[in-house]
Amino acid sequence: MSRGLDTREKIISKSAELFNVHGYHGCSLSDIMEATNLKKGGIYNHFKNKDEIALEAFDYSFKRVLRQFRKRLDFDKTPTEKLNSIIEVYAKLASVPGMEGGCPIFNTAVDASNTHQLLKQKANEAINTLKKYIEIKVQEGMATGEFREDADQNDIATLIIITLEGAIIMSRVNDKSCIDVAVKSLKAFLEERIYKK
Amino acid sequence: MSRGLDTREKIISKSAELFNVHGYHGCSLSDIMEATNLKKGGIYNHFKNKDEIALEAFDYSFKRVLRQFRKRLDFDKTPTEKLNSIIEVYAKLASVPGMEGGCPIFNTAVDASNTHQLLKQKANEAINTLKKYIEIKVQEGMATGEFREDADQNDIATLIIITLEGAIIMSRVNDKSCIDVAVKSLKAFLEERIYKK
DNA sequence: CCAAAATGAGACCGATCGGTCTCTAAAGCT
DNA sequence: AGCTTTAGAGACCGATCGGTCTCATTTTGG
Repeated sequence: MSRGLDTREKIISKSAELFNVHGYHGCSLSDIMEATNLKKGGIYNHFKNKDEIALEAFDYSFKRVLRQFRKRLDFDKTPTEKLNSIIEVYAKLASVPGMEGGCPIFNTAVDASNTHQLLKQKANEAINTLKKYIEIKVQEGMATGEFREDADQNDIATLIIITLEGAIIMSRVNDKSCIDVAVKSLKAFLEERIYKK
Repeated sequence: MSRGLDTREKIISKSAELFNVHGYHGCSLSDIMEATNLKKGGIYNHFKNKDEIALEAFDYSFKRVLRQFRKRLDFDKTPTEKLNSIIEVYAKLASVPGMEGGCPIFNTAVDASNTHQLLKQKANEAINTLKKYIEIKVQEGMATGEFREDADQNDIATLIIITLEGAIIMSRVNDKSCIDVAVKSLKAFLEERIYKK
């Protein structure tokens, strides 16, 4: 039993990495076979097809993203600290081992939005979950009185996501410093418009 | 001669559209054949391989993007108007006919950054060109005295690009309103930090 | 008007795709 | 120990991939 579980997890984690770098269509079963040191039989013993691997690989990747945030935010006490941590974790996402391809959510959004309905749906749900996660931190900040009363949760969460995701993607082909621009800009935005002086 | 040119252009424009929606690996020669109503012979008479089509399709797409900006900015007189137009054209990019897949530059950055070296390079150059284009508008604004002396061209151009590109990608799978959030935020940013009061 | 060149159809190619199946070997259970 | 179940190897499959080639047709330049 234990060997089987290990194998299954290895297939998922290695595939997640491959899909995040090369995309669904850019990664073949032979690639997965090579990365896992398995043959067809070893893989199809655990999954019924490539789709199923991709779907589970996405779930795995998304959980890893969330874990990055939770891990860091555990040490924060105030909503102000938490929002700052969210920005900093986000900025370092692409240097987390196995996530070199960038953020799996947006990569999947680009990769699958017109070819793979289920993956598109999962990407959408992931964005909503992440957005909600950030919105709650904003709510907490308003509840404690740290944030302005006119702070818009939706706008703030959306802005953090799109700015950093845009920067992460740009950094895949261009200068990495665009991530610093994103961080600097978001911090200034929070400082001037959200936090009470 | 004219028939050949027409055919060649048709192949490029249809392929550009397909690549922008499905990505390089997600779009096969059969797809291109179907979209152009041509058979293999008709296509390979003009291009030596799929790569060459993808490369030219990217150039075509990028030129279209630039044209969208130039077309609109021709009517603007002041740098302030021009920066606002850049944001508005950007926000509507994905509703330009044939660009429904989003911005071809960032789509290519995600799609090709680890599989197709030449495309990655082209995407990088395109980003630099676009960035330069925006930076020059900022310079002009500083020259006319409309913009603050401490405005940072690089930061402004980068921020406009990453914010709107992030929003365009998010809108592929999520609510379209994130583009409005991007526009609102960027305009507020320019208003408060770049334009002189 | 005719020869030459350009164009495109479509048969054909080997490689690779995702997926199935059989069979061996290992692990687990009693 | 012996039987059953599970894991995994790897041959095999049809479909499709990108790419080549031949040949008929059309266009064009002299």
